[in-house]
Amino acid sequence: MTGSHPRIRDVAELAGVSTATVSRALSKPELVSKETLEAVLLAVRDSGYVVNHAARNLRQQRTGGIVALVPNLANPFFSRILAGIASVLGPAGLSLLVADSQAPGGDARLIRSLNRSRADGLIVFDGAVPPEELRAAALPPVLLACEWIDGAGLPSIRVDNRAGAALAVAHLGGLGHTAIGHLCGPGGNVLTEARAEGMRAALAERGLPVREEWFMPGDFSLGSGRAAAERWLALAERPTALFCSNDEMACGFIAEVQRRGLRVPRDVSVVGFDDIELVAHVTPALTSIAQPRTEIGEKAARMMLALIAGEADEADVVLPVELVRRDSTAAPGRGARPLASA
Amino acid sequence: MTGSHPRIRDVAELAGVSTATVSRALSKPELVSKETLEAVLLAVRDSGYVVNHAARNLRQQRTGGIVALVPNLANPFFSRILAGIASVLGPAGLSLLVADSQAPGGDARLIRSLNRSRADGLIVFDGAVPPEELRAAALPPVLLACEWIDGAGLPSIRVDNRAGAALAVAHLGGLGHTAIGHLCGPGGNVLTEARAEGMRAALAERGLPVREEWFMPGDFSLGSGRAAAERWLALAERPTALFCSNDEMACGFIAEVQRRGLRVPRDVSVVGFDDIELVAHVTPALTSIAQPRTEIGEKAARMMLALIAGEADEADVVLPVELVRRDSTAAPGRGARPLASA
DNA sequence: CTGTTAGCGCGTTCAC
DNA sequence: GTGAACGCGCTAACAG
Repeated sequence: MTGSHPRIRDVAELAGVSTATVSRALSKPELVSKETLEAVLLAVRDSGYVVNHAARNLRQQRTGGIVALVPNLANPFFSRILAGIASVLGPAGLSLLVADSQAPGGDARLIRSLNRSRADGLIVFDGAVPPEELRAAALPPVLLACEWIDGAGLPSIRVDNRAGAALAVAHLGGLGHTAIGHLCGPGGNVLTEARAEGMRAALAERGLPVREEWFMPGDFSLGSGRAAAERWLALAERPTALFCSNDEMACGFIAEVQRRGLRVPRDVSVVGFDDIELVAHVTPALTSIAQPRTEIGEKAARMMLALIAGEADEADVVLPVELVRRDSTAAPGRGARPLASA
Repeated sequence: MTGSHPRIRDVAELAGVSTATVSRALSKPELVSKETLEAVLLAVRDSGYVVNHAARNLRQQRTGGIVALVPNLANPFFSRILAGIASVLGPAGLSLLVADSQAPGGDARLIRSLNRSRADGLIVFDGAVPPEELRAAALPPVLLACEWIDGAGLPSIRVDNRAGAALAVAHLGGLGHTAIGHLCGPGGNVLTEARAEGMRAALAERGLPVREEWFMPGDFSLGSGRAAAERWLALAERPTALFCSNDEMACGFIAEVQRRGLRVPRDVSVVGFDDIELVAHVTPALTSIAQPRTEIGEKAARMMLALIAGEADEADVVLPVELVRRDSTAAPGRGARPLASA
């Protein structure tokens, strides 16, 4: 119980050196002699000194923090990516600040307050943030993650969404499906468009029909998946397979289909997107397009470190996706595949 | 392109006042005259001035940030709580920093660096953090969330875990189950213990058997749920109902049971804990003990604001839980209940 | 109501 | 290799 915290001056007095030497000993140990270094470290230990980040940041014109702007913190898709980011940032001496761009109270003004004194970098996951906001002079380096803006010249990291759609179509086509529908994400979203476009292209390439009534609207929510199931049930001609733009909609769709007494994959095969953890452990286990989420986070953090250091080498990183085959897909009209590995 | 960002002095010159007046106009507008306020705001707009938080924080001896220490950022249980916290903190002018206490690289030293110059407050979700670490003098106000430490004198917010277990037992008992097992959380965890103890007490109170082989080990992961299913299948006498200490284990358990050709709830009824979003949309929809996660987050944030302000009125807040009945529970040996609302 | 003054605690010049 | 002095940008205190 010393009362107030020791400052650098206290350490200096205790070690019998000047504050400048203490500062150097702590940040650039190679610049001080071995003896003084030891004396300083001892004094630090004895006094329980810890640096004051506010003062250091003010002096160094940095903040020590990277802000991740996510559209919805409650979405489990992001949590693993954030964990990946934090795992790289921590050792680099930076902390991760998370901001929910669509939280009640956190309005669109949020981004305007994110000047260089607030964050050393900004990783934007929200495709709804207007590009012009992202070019304000006062902003720190900006990295787009899991989204991109054509022609904006902003660095980005993402997966190959079109390839993911193509994988889904190839898988379903390979099982014998010719009537394949798509459950879309929210409108005006680049992810939604890339996946839908990739789907259209892949269908056309295989000579499969592209019917607009088989492209159903959704918004990435569980509820919109259930709604799509009703829509699908009401269709005069139903596709025998459905590629969903994310896993949550796929789960909602399957749940509602099953509640109505039909079965998956016997009555309809379903492919999701993202491969969030839980979908491997629902019934039927969901076939899904896997995004390497931890890797996305780690790579995004490394790109941000490079941006801050001024080494803007890789402007656009596109990571591969892969199809994880599970039990929600089968040949049309066929029941579950024989019991396989989990 | 002004080159460098305007400082408060630039605004002052532009408005023809002193820097102190600019500062007051921005933080305590009621203290300046209407005319000067307008002049300052105009100058702010014209110059594109934004405050430098590092300088403000240094002067005010605060950081503007609250750190949430979560054991695993990738766990979807926390994301909704974090969203609740952020929604209260934002309007209060504070930002939320998220730290993953078990991230690779983020070792236990993490908490030692969390002095007052790093964070204005600390919300700890990780029951594995040793209490003595939490009493270091340099630490900002600490709030325990979704955990507690008996006798440590630290404020906390949590749900009534024992009551949750009692609700589960009452529900299953009411359906006619007399052989009820429990899938435990990780050892040495207060949540695990409270739920298991609540379970034991509730069983005893109803005169139901408490058999140790029906209390199976787990660790809150999906995989441990699957493992428990194998253990359950191998039992000579199997409980006809299982209360799981969280939803993920319940999902893993159900998936594995179904993969082995048995059915839920016909062959075994399952109750989860947490009521994470997805469990309402799996098959069968999971009966679960719901925690008010958004409310936990919001209340935690408000408690933290009070702690920072020195108004330590409510030391321990216990929020109620409720049982959400869905399709994973039924009378022993009975199939699904008739189709009900989603 | 407004201006002047004096730091917040640190990192970095420049001398020595 | 080390110390003295300065200032990062802002706001709390005190005058006026």
